[in-house]
Amino acid sequence: MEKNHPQDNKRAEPTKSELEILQVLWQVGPSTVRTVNEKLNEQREVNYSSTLKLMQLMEIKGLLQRDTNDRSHVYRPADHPEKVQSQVVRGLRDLAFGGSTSSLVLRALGSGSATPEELEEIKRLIEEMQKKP
Amino acid sequence: MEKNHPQDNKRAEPTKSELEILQVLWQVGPSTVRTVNEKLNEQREVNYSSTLKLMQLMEIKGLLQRDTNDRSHVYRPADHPEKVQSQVVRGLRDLAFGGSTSSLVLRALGSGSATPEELEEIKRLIEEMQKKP
DNA sequence: TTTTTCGTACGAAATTTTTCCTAGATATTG
DNA sequence: CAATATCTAGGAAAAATTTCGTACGAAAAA
Repeated sequence: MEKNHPQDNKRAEPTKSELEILQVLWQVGPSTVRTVNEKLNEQREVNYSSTLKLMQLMEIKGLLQRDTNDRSHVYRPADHPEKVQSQVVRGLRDLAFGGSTSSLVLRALGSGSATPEELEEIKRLIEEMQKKP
Repeated sequence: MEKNHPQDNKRAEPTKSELEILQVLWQVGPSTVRTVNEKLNEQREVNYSSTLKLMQLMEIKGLLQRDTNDRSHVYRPADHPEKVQSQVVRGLRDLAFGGSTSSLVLRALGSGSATPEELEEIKRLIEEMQKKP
């Protein structure tokens, strides 16, 4: 009888709200609901209760894990940003760019305010990839 | 008394289903609901009625325009792919990459199956951007 | 100790997005 | 002409996502 709790490598992509929360946790590290909610409220008004509920659901889905030792539970992302970001970027690529990585990248660079440093960094990576394929 | 019909440069991003439809129209050009629906059904099962409704809503939102001269209306995207794609890519950048274009691009390239030709193309664009900023 | 604060749990409402059923008009086929 | 197929329109249900109210226990402050 599978309980389908943590560590379930599900296919389902995180929703927008879930990505917001993941991003906070990636940035500030493992945190309580309160901390996350405060971060979110720097951007837009969110009720504490809403954030709590969302994070609880995310834990059930396996997107987050939590430490329940203390009274206020400490949540952390179940997966590294690389993994989730790759997933969502592939999703957008297929959904809006006909599966073409390059047109996505070109659009990102064109539309985006990429700094000179960032451009250099990307160029370096490309040359890296070109060297050893 | 604003009627809020076509050509309304709305902020709202297209939903997933809406992007699916836009992509079909970008690829095959202006089409009837039937054509679009058939394309969609190559991927997954969708009822004709559902596609019709969605496209009607998109017209009202200003995402599509239509020619009602013939009995079966011919729909076309209101905006070029560049515009919409830029919009959604910015959305994802802010939502999942902390606003960083480069980390989005790095992730796309890393995770993606970019061909050598694509890599070259991207590199060329970057050098282009570096020349005249 | 009493009161107030802070936390989780749970249920459900509100909102958004997606799907589909049915009616009615018009065209197409036999 | 009669039967059948196609199309739009509209309403509404269904599903997915997001938001919030409330209960209740534990901790902290008065």
